[in-house]
Amino acid sequence: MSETTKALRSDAERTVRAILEAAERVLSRNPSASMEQIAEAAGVARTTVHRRFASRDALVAAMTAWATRRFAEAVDAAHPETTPPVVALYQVTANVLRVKIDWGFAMSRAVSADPEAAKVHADAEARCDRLFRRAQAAGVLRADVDPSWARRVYYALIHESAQSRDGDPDALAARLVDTLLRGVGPGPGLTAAG
Amino acid sequence: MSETTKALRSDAERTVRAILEAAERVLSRNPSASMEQIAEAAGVARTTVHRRFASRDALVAAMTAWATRRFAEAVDAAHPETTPPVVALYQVTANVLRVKIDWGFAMSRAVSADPEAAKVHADAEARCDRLFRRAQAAGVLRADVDPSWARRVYYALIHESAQSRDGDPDALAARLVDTLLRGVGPGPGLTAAG
DNA sequence: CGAACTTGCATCAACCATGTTGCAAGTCTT
DNA sequence: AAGACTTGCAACATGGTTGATGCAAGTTCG
Repeated sequence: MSETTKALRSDAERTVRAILEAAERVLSRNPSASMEQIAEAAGVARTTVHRRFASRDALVAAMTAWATRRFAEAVDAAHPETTPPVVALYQVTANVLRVKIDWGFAMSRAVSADPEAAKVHADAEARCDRLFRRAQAAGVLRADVDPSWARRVYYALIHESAQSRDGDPDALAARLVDTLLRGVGPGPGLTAAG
Repeated sequence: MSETTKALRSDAERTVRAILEAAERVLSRNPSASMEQIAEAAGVARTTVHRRFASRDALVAAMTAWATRRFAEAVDAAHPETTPPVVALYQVTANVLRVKIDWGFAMSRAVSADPEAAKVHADAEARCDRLFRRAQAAGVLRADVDPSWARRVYYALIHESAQSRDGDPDALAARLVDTLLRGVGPGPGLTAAG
């Protein structure tokens, strides 16, 4: 391919990114928004969107593919298998929050849509369970809690934290992990008064 | 109105209920499902749905109205202002879960749709905050947690519990409150190993 | 400048969901 | 059995969304 094509492609890629980001912005607020609304938010004509993405499904597929890649990177970067459980928990949380804040819609669709993305998420789920088992062995996680319930609570808190947006990802992660492990009741050292 | 009309109306109301329940079932799985799919799930023709509900919006409005009424009853029945905080928390949780398990979609739409329903939910939110303040005063809730964060966590756990459906509402409520107050980390009496 | 390419605009076809109506058949009550 | 009413079915109109296309204008690079 020529040098010209290369230069033009970088322009095209910029347009593609703009569309993907606009789609995330619009669809996270209204999942049934029209292509027209997405195009408007991206600052391009609707036909341009259709030229870049063959169909509506192709667009959301591209979104989930992009988000899934960033998600996988976020998990990997935290090295959840080799770091001490609590550290890993913080790192994974902060990293994933960074992605989820910007790509919440795409990530929510990733499980039920693309089988490729579903695989990544299933893998992440398995790694999460492994991490929780290590945490349990280290005494960070109570032994009598159902690990799958702990994971669901963890996911729910991530979702909630990503929605709230009050504070940077690191602060959100700190509050999240604190809440996950200690809850909102009186901490160790106090006797609960019922 | 005649006796005949009365008798027939009870038939009609049964149909209405069937449609409302089918709509909840279908829309909770796919919020953008067509009237056709809803009608099919209700076991009636699409025209019948349109005869009972002037428009799609009217249908979901009726759903939210119905769910909101049951939600208000659920909160009231727990007497959250007069019972000790922990007891009230259990009662409210169990009662609300009973409603939310069956009317999750309608309740999720209640906030942004009907202003009437929004008022009920805003009221419930205020009562929730009051309850948490009482809990804080009683030492059941840690003093250094942001009450609005505690409420958001509580809502998220309710959502998650309603989704999971493993166990009866009372058991779900017990697990939920336990997790909310203690988290999943080692309880009081143990020193956390980092 | 000229080539390659992209974009916006206008336009078109097709589809699907929504909402309406008329009519025949059915049910329930009296 | 008769009346009142509801339901299903078929048909229709409508609007909005999707997706495709041709063309003029613009940009970037050589």
